[in-house]
Amino acid sequence: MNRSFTIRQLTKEFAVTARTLRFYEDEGLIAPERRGQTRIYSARDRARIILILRGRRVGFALAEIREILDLYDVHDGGVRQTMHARKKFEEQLHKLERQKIDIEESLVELRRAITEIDARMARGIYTAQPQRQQVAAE
Amino acid sequence: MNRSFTIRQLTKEFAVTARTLRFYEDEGLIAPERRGQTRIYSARDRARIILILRGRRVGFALAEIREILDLYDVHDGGVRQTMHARKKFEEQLHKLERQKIDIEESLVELRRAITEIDARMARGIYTAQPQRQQVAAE
DNA sequence: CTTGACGTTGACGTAAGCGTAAGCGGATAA
DNA sequence: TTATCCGCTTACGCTTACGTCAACGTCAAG
Repeated sequence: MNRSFTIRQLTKEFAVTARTLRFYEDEGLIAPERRGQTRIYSARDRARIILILRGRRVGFALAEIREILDLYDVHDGGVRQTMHARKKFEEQLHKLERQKIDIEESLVELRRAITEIDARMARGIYTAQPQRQQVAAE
Repeated sequence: MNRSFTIRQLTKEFAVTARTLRFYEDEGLIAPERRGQTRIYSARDRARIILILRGRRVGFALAEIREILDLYDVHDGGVRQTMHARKKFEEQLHKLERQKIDIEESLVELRRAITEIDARMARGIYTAQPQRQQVAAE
């Protein structure tokens, strides 16, 4: 199939601006071909964009994302390169595992907060007694 | 017990600089008391710092973190305030759930990449045949 | 043929999150 | 007493990740 895409199509699909995609190109995260001046994005470019956006959502800096993307490419390099890639992958892995724990803890707290609010609203507490409370953990 | 802390103690405990803690104060995320000029951090301040740092790690902007922290405090306000808080909490909840999914997907890919590298290294692929490969999804 | 949609390249602007002096006060150790 | 911490404020600097013009080309539709 090997579809290709215009910048406009991708901005709509992923809800980003053209500026953003051009910026990613300037930063070396993608490298679409050109038909004249115009950028032509391949399926591979598109796949990279997906990874970039996901990386962003989980809090990685673009520089880190670029590094990872590059590693996927260097995948066929020498032993040193390959081992370096492996190391980097593991670093990302640990960072994400840490984040996952942070997120799960946050989720627990948020759910607790919401449940508490619901309980208060169910009774009529809010109408009268103002109550002090704590920020979790003491 | 109601322990209190100096800025130095907290910078060591959480591996942040004093500049950072003062900055959070400027931004209204914490409000330690003063003994003269000197900042005295309470257990509550400390708890807030924990939340701030966790928020940062999962990618929230300081402004968002401040909002959430404020919500914990407004917890005893009127119905409107309370419902607003509930809404915000749910928003954070969804954002985090989304992030959790992103992270889990990333973890799968990273593990796959590492496994693949190990497999290649186990055979001797790297010594000879350079191989092209793809960035996932096609 | 002009209008409008879509594309391009600069280039400057900005918000966030601190780093990094500079300069000063107070307490403590040598 | 002098030196050395610890702490404070003021303030300019820097990076990241784009936003926002400006100014221009191009091609199809009316």
